[in-house]
Amino acid sequence: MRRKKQDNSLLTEVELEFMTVIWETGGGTVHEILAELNKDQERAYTSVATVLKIMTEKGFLTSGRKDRALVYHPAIPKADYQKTTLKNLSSKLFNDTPAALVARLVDDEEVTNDMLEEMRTLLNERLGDHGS
Amino acid sequence: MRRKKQDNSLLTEVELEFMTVIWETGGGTVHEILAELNKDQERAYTSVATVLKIMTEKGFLTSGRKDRALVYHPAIPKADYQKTTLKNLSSKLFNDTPAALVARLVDDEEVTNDMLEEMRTLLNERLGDHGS
DNA sequence: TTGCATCTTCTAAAAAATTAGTTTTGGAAA
DNA sequence: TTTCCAAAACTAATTTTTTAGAAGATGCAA
Repeated sequence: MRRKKQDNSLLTEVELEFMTVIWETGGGTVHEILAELNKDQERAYTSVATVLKIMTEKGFLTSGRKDRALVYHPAIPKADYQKTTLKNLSSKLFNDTPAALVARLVDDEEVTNDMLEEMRTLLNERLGDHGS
Repeated sequence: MRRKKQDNSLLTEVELEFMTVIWETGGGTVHEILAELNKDQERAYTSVATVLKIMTEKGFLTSGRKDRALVYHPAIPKADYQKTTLKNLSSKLFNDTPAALVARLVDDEEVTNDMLEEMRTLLNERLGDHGS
């Protein structure tokens, strides 16, 4: 039987939550990560340990030892993963046209003019400041 | 025991695939949608019917009848869902700052200057064309 | 050297998502 | 009518994700 290949280039919901604190803190032992995570939601030690191991197998984390304890660190920078995610979203929901994605931000009332100005500045920096 | 509330404001992987063809085609009967979907991947009639029913319960589709057959149509425009998704992504991975998301597009080598120009044009249209 | 504390590894249950078989229903054909 | 067919509704199996207990390992203190 043909096993449905799973993706593994993207994090699951829970994995993303883990990864977020690991990017923020730079990582640490299972206990340290657990402590950080449990500010949001109670979880058992072993649950955290299991997910961390899986994430390592998937290539999102590296692991070493500090005394007897495992220490985990991000294997990829957050920016890289942001890029991967945007590429995925772009292809799945925006017809592979990233501009369409910006279009949606532009007509979202909740996005302020200040934010939009900021975006324009970013584009100007990369493109050069001359008008269209 | 406390049941882990599931989201329901976001589509699952498979649901998104369904929704994409329904947005494209405007919808139709189970058979019509099945035919369209199976261009990509073989699926049983009942599988498709089940997912469509679930999506209706979640509020993504409306359903009516054509003769005995159920006819499904999008309950929300694609643009709305794009917006929801971006808001979600922004909060989960970009610290609630949509500009950070654009920053990531800007420094992606695969995104061409033409695309970036297009984005800038969109921003200019909304903001007015004066410099920073 | 033994018993305890601590941490990992093994294992699997529980929940969510995906897929599809079986039964029921309602209308049309014979 | 009765039979037959197509489609929905019901039900359930399978897979993936999430959670966590139990068992095993390792070092340290008495």
